[in-house]
Amino acid sequence: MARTAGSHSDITGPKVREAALKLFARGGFAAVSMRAIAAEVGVQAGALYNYTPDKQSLLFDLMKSHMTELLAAAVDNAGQSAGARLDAFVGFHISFHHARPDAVFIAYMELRNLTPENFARVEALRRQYEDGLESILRDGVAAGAFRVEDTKIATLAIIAMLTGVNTWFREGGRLSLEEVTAQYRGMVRRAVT
Amino acid sequence: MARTAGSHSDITGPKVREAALKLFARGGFAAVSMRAIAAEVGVQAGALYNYTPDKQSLLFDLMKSHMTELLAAAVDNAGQSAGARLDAFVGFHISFHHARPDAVFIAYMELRNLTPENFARVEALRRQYEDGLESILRDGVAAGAFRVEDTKIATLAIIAMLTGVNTWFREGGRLSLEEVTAQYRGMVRRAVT
DNA sequence: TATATATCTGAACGTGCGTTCAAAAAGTAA
DNA sequence: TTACTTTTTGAACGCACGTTCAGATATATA
Repeated sequence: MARTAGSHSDITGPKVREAALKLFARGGFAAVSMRAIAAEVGVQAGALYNYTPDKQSLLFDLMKSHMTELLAAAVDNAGQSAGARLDAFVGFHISFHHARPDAVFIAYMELRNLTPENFARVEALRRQYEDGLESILRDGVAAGAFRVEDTKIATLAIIAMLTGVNTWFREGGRLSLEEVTAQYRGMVRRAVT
Repeated sequence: MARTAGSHSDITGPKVREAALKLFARGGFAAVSMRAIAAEVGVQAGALYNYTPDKQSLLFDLMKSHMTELLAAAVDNAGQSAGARLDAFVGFHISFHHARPDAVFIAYMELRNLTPENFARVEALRRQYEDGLESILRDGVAAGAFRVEDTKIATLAIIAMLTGVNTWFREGGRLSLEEVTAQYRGMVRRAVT
């Protein structure tokens, strides 16, 4: 009974989300029609409404899933030194974001298309993620390992800097992602030391 | 004869650009209709076509103007020390961007709505701006004042970090823009030293 | 096999889009 | 005041939008 009669919603459902993710990232939420998403899935537009109540919710689901996965994947070992934790954060952030450019793009660009309520929910998740980095910085300051005037500002500065990698880094370019990550680790470490 | 007969296009023209700037920033290019822009100006939609050949060109003009103003305003005194030039760059970037949040927002968010040709033109201007910072970094490295592994990466990292201020800074908050700028100057300096 | 449920189609709904253009209005020059 | 130019209106164009839904189709259970 794990699967009800006549169902292949467990096939089409994910396809709808994948298609929406890809097309929203490429063209922007407002510029992508439900018909375009349906065509990408291989279905008529009406069928999409078996999987989302409306276009808005589709966007919100994508953003919420992205933030939830981000939070679930971000592990922080408070037992280690603040320096090691910061290095780990830099590596994690760059590689996690590099692996899902479409979701990252949408999460940053389509915030204004959320209802105020949904916007607040996504923002709360984002703040939670930022808090993870900030507590590393605070612990480092408390332990005398870091010198940071304002940990909140440093947090935002570091995250902006790291997320920026997604806008220009391309596989097969002059440097590998590992080399790029190493350089960012160096800059971040020095910035807070 | 500085003004041709019957003209008040020198009043309406700027109003069209201002309205488009405001509404594009608020709602996104695709979501803002020509009728909405016209309403903001106080005119019928058809009248807009005295001031732009089409909606696309309106967007491109806004972005090109923004980048042109940015380049014109960014002065770099090569006579000073690299450290002083870098400090000046940080202050300039933050204050210039703070003063025109709508234009900055559009310049970053609506790139994908440009035709390939117009995109290339805007990108060229952006690269020119980045080159300004990179030459400061290179000079600093050559003079032994900075230690940077890859000046291109450092350039992109610094710009991403500074531009990020626009996403969260609000007048009247915990810190003044001057205080924020001072902290960014510190982080940037340390990151490259 | 027959029955029941889940899924999808295809057409339709009202609405708003970017753009065009003839005619009207507003302004300037003589 | 008259002649002329610039600017704006207001209606119209064909098209695409998000969403709904009755009916058709596919799948699973018994």
